[in-house]
Amino acid sequence: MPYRAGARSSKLCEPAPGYGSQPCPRYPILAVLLANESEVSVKSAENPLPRAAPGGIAARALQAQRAPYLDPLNAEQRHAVETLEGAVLVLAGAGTGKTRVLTTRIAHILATGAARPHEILAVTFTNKAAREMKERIGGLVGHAVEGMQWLGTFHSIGVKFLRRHAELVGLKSDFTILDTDDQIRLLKQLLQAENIDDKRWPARQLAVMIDGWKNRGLGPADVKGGDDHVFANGRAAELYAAYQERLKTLNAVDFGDLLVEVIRLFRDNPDVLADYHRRFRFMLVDEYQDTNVAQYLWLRLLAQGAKNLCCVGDDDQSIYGWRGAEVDNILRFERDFPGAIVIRLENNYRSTGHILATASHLITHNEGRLGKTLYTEGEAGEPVGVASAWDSEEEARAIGEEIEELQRQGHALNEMAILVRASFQMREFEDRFVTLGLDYRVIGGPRFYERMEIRDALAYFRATVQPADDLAFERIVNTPKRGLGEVTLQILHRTARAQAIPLLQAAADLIETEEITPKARQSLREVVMNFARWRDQIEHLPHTELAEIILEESGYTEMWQRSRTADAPGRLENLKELIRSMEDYDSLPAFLEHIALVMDTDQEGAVDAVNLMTLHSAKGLEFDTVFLPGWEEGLFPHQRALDEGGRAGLEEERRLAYVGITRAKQRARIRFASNRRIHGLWQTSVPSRFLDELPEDHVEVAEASTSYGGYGGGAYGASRFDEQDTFASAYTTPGWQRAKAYAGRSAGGRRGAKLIEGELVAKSVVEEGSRYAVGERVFHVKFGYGRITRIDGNKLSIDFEKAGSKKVLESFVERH
DNA sequence: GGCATTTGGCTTTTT
DNA sequence: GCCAAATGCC
Repeated sequence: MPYRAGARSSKLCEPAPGYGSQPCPRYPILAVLLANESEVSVKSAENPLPRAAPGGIAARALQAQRAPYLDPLNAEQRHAVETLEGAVLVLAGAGTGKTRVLTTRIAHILATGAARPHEILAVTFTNKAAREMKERIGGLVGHAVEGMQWLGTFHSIGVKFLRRHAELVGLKSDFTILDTDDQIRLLKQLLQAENIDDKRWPARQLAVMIDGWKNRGLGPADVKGGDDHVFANGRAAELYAAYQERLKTLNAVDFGDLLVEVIRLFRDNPDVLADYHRRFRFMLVDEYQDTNVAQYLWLRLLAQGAKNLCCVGDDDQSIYGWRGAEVDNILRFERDFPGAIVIRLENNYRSTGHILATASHLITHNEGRLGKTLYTEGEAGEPVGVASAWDSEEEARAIGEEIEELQRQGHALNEMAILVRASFQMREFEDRFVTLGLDYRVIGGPRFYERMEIRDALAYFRATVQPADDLAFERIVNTPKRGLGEVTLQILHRTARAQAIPLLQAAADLIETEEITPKARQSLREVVMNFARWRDQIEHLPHTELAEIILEESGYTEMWQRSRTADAPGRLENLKELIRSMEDYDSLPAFLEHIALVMDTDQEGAVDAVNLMTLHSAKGLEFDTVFLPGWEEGLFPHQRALDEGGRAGLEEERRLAYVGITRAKQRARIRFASNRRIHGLWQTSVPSRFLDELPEDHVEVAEASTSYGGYGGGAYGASRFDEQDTFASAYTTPGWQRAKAYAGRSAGGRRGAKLIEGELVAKSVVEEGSRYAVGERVFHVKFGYGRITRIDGNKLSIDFEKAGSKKVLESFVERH
């Protein structure tokens, strides 16, 4: 293993100044230590560096004691790594070397011989995190990481448990894993069967409820009489039970089951649990603040064994409450695991002083946190910039210019990121970057495996491999169109249900009868025969080849080839890419298993490009320069978070702001616009309350942003600069004043506002009818005078005398 | 059954 | 204002 070019010191790995994700050079000594005697020779051939000769137990102990991998750690990190016994909670603030601690701890466990690779359970939330952890451990311990078969996400490890003991929870070990899409289609069928209007009670909503229950570890029986009354007149629990039953018949599980069924497995089978207690000597959990109740229960059951549990997390970075994460889990850790040791990592290696101070000060406005005081030994750097723009378009334009300026100064685009609250904000930036010819990449957008054509193709593969996979079969039975419509499908379903057989089997039976029209029968016969033929070939053909044959013979490829829609070529390209990606797997079933759990594709680019993503997907990443646009009330904090989450919702939004700022290493620039078009309506926006929570000493408010000489500015060019100055200078007075003014106006106007514990939480109220009439002349504070041309509830279409026609909310205009 | 039109909804996202 | 899904018509 050669040293990396550009390693900056003679030490193997510098004390982490800020490069949390930088791969650390391997420790050859450790690699040898961990190799079995028989493998040492292989290892040494690969390894040109001088190292100590492999030896017996004494030599091993000696080398472990030297433990060079501990050198880069600071005192707290080292404490966290070396405290192997008992429960340990590592409260790792942003940029304090959380991942380093986790990976080094695992290396330490292995190096000291406290456990072998397969005796360590290491859990992450995302596949990406698992992959990265594996890579970094590999950097420390070499190929020994391959033995860590229990390193993965909660879900992938859950699948492993369930496949091993499927029969104990009423499944067969080849069960299929349904994704959200399958889940909703299944629920829809259920609602139809129960004669419940799925217009009024959407399947999607029920899916969310069921997920919510599973996240809290609740089965159908636990829900009864509880909070299910809101759906379908209290039939939610009953539907939940029916759904679970359907899943069992289909030999399928959804994502929630991967947690809940594991809990049930362990609870009902103490002997199985005891077996795992013996196995797992050490357990480690990443991002503990993101665990939900089910995951907590899952962990607690397992942790009753060796009791060596190490959880790493940061309560200030809990931003997934809306999908069931319980910050409480981390807040309660010491109570849940008596004798637990809490170690705080507060030395930040990522951000400059101003950035860190800004983020820290902001987050102190939250109550109910464990509290950490982050500090840095680095420079103060640039203050955090705050500036405004007239509207979102100009915001994008200004940021575009700043990016180009930084680029001229020699900064890499890869080191810049724009973090938005909601994905619709991305569009304006994309438009702008396309115009400028600036390379950008969107992180976390629509995922490859969620595309229609990919899901269709996968359905074909699933139905081939797993003839009982009704959901897959149903998806593609009439795709491409082959004249098998509603009627035929109904008959199919009836037959299948009556005899309790899979749809494909029912289809095979039906084509022998007179029940369906000859035309449909012919089509169906072809489908049935196709699947039978493909299944026969599984054993005889390489799976990639078979996949191609399936897509070809089913007419699926042809369907897109004939299509003259603009996206057809792209879809065909995606299908090719799908086949290509299958080459990495041994068989069709192995590939499908992977797909079910790993819905992400890595597109980390080699090209230099600006990164565009939501604040949520930015967690765990870092950039030299971070732009944070859209800091406006209603958008950030988001109105819905306030309406639905109240104070807790506001605090989560604030944590999101904290996450955003702490992504920046050198420069953080916060922006807000005075006007924004939301749902196609122009709305005047009030600067975010978070701006007022920033520490003055560390923030620099731009007086007025660059002027863009009236170009492309729309119909009201002259006034826009006046307006902008108003807003830019307005910020220098406390924005709280304006927020209050806004509250007053809202309350006095047509919207209700309420105060929650002294914090303004504006609540939008749906109004019926309008105080205005078509043809009335009104005044708008930004657009001037105009005449109403149309009224849609509280939305007015107005033909402005100067600004042209716009749609605005009626609360923003006055009668004139 | 297939296409054209209308309707509704609209924060964040993993597995 | 924009997109997907659902309805409605041929």
